[in-house]
Amino acid sequence: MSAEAATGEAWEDITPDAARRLVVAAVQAFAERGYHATTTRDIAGRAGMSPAALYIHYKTKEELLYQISRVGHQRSLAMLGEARDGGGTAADRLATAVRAFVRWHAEHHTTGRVVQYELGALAPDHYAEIVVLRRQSEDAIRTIIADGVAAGEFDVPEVSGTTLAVLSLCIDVARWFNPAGRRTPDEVGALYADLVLRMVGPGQR
Amino acid sequence: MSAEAATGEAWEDITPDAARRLVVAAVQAFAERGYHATTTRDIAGRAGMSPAALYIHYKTKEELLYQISRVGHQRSLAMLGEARDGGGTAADRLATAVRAFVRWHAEHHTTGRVVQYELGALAPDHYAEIVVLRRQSEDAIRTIIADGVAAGEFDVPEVSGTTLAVLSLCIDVARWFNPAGRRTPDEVGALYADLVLRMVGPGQR
DNA sequence: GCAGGCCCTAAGCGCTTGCTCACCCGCCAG
DNA sequence: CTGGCGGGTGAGCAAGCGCTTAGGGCCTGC
Repeated sequence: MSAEAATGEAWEDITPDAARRLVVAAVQAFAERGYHATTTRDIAGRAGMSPAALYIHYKTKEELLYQISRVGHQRSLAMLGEARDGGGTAADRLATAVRAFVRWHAEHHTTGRVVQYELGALAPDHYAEIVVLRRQSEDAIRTIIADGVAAGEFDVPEVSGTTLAVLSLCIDVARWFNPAGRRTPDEVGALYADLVLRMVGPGQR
Repeated sequence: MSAEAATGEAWEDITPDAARRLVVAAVQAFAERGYHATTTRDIAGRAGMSPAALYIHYKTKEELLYQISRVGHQRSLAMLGEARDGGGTAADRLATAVRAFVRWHAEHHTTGRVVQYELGALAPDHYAEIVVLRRQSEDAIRTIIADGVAAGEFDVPEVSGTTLAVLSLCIDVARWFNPAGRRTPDEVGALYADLVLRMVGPGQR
């Protein structure tokens, strides 16, 4: 119930109701079994309708994945861009970015799993579109780190490699996070923000 | 050619020749498209034989995945266990563990991708067996970190959470590493070992 | 009261999938 | 020379796949 509500939360602006139920069902199914192991019958069943009804709202199964992937990536990018353009020191902005990104991957770990690990199933043109968004997300983090280095706040061996590592840490949360586990999304976000600040240099704390 | 050789390197003790070629083909196919999107016809074709020949050497497609997953996890565990039981300070041992683990995930990123991201396709009993190996790998890292904390070498906010983060960093290399990219496996290993040492506390460098 | 559009279903089409089966070839011992 | 045997093939089966099609209720406007 709570997990379902949390999954649904991000999709509330999709109409009509049936189309939204299908997206929520697809997110859950894709996250559980993977895109290729999920059948359209399964998605339709979870959404409480017949297999054929899916095709009234979406042309193909891949279009559902594309919808999920696009919205998820846009939300990620918005979060990271906001942190980049926010106020405070580079350390503040990096911590904000990591905290938000990690918390999102924990709270919406089903969506996160689809967004991060089912890219390869997208059609080539959809994939190309998504890659652009991903590159922009990477640039947001890289900019914050480069700012910190320029301001003398950070001391990193290599900006690009460190950017990759920070993104790795955040993204991988979607793989392992378990809502039944000991840690809340907030706690993981706080812990990971702390660890990242330690990575980028001396005297952050 | 070099990538194929690198992929094959880890499987040289499998006999007969046809069985080994099938494993190598399966690793490449599973890494490229994922387990469920890979057909037995594709695997057999890459190994240079007819679809039916696959079933002379392996009972099912899942058995191939299990073979790959088991060997990969055993190799990972051996690496981490060796680092844990090696000499030197906790910092030395942690750096050795991360360097080796990351380098392996970069060099054998195809195998790594299958090992880390196709777990869910295993049959329940095989999955349970693999989970045990994964828990042991996690324990190896946790032990090194706990040793460092006990010795006063490390200063971490939370041993378990930090262990998770270190593993995340290493595992995620298999997802993004590209042999055509700028970084060699050795370079990534060195960079990541440095970043991890920064994470676990003060004055490592 | 009923025409028209919207949302949905039952049935099923064409195709691909994992896997099997009957048969075959080259090698080596007697 | 021959008989058996381990490793291979071509053809194909049953099941499940993504997706389509013909048709049916229900709400709304006139």
